[in-house]
Amino acid sequence: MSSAFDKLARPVQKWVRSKGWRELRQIQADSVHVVMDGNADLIVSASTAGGKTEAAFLPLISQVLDAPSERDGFDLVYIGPLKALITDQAMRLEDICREAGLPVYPWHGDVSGSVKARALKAPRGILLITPESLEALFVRRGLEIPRLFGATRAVVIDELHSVLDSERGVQMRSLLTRLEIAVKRPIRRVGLSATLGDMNMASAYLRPDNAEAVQLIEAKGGEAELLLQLRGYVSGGEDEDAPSATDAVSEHLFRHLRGSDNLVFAGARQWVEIYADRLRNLCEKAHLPQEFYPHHASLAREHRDFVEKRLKDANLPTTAVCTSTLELGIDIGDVACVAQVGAPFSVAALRQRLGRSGRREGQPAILRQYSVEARLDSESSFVDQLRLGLIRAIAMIELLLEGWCEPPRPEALHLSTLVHQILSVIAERGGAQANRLYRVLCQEGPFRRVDTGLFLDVLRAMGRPEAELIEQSSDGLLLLGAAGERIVEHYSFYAVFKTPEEFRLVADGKELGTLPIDNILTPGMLLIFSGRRWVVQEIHDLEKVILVKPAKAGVPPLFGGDPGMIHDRVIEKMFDVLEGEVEPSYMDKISLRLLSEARANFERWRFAETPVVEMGDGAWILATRCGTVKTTTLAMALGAEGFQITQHDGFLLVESGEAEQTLDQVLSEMANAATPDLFAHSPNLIFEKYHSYLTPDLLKLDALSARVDRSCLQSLCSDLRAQKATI
DNA sequence: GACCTGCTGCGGTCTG
Repeated sequence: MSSAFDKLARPVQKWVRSKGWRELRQIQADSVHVVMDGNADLIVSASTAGGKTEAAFLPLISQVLDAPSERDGFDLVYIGPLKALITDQAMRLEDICREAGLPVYPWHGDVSGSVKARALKAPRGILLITPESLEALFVRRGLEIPRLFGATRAVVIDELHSVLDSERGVQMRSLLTRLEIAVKRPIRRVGLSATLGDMNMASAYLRPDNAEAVQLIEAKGGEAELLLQLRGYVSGGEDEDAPSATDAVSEHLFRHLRGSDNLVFAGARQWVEIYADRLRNLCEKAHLPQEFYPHHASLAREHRDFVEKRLKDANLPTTAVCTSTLELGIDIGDVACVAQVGAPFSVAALRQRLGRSGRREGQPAILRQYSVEARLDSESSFVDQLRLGLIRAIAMIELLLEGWCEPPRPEALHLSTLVHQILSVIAERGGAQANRLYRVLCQEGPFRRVDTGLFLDVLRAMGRPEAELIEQSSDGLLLLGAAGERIVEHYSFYAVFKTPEEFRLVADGKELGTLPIDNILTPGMLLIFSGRRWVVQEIHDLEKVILVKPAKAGVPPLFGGDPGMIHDRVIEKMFDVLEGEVEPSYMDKISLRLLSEARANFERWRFAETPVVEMGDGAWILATRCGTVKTTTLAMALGAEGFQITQHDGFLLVESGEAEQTLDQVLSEMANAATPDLFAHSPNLIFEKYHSYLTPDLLKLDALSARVDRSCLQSLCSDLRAQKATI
């Protein structure tokens, strides 16, 4: 045992011995030294099941035992993004703390009131809580916060990578600042994370005012060997008897995954249902027991628990066909292979998914990428001709192999979450002065890109008679207005992310899951859901319940979705692939044929020489060579001039529509700095939960900070003004 | 052109 072991408190050493560990892992030993020898903030980065939880808690618990606090309050706080993760981690920590006599309190929406009451009565030990439940403590028990957290030595933030740049991440960072302000001292922050793309950026998120001092502990080496295959399929064949591409992919999955544990990421809930249905049929036809199950957020918790339990059970071979539900979270054990059907939306997600495979010593990680492309005919669009789906899949894999992944984008204003936090701070203290709010949220908290002028505009928008979120008393104190009061009092306030309205789907008294209300359903309609086929019997609009019974056939429902955001670097890599000659060794014969078709068409359209290709009939294709933000910006600018735009990965299809000028004239003007009003066609700018309380001007600013990039327009347009080609 | 995450306090009823 190293000297790290000697530094641990006796009961903790005893626990380590009882586990039969021969020695601490490197990240654990490193973490013991950093925690026990100073007060530094810390990020521990390793794969799932890499021992991160113990790395953080063995030394932190030791400190608590060696020098118990004289103050009231939880000694250590763990913030986790999932209820299931908190339940899991609470069990592990209880095991460590039993010997030490330290209480462990899980705290989230499903934890019983009696456990919470006990924790509130005598707060000590370890509190494991979601960001939303912590928010609720601030709103409901604002004045008790100093008592509850007076003794807190450290906050451990799990799955740090998953909240770096989201509204939820901003909320959590705001709560961390408010916690330190309430107890009037800094609290050590410990981030636990899967491998991060940019550790320095992560440090800045963890402790913005002293990022250089954040200690980084990364698990080194031990990367499993990667086995990789990309298979191409062609759909829409002229021979109707031939199996469809979906059937062919399903059969290949069936043959290669049966008998082991696997994850199939199908990209969208609708596709999850389709593939789960096909795979289920293949099992039935072969008279084999069922081992393929769907898993996504609209399925009943009960069904999802069942699939997760089966994955953990080493004796039952199980393949989950899933969305990103199984990308992070509780430990489901090692899987033999990860399959990805269709291109993913980010390299970060692909890397996270792959981390679920090849975790056992000597076992390779296996990635099977499936790409389905359309059969080409004279009517085929340029998107099909350039095989953009396949090309993106290749680009993602190439970037994965290079070790790159998307960094967070720190420039966003997050005004929706700012509205939320203003309401929350006012509720916490029963009222607040504007300058105090600004200091807490924008100077010390995470909304640092918001200056005083903008902050006052947000306050004014919240105080408008049509908003009534806040009002000002005669002495200048800001209080909750009538609507603000109503919103803050409802339990739906605590989460900062939006959720759509849904129907509940019920069969024979049992809940199957939920469906977005924009599905138009009538009795008699056939559905595929939860991997099985149903017929709709009754629809109860008021109760939002749909009753179904089993059927022989069905179609998957629509689940809707948001536009994806693809990084510039991914699109650049796609153009590298289109312009290159390399035939990656991981590609099969059909995918290579599709790649060479794409390259031939790219060449034939002369995209290598010119970014603007005239199609005739007042239509052009523009190769923007940029990711979603810049491409969207150009699309908005051209839309404002009357053109009709269709957007694709790194390309725009432009049609004259009602435009009064030619495309060349417009691009030329924009290249000379004549920036049009991007919002001329009043596009929808309400994306986030509290956006609807802001004025149009504030919404534009928020969009410009995250979804639109006006500064790129001029140079983008001058690049595009190269000579046009005609085919 | 997509995915995911979360929730209080109170009053009522039931069980041992």
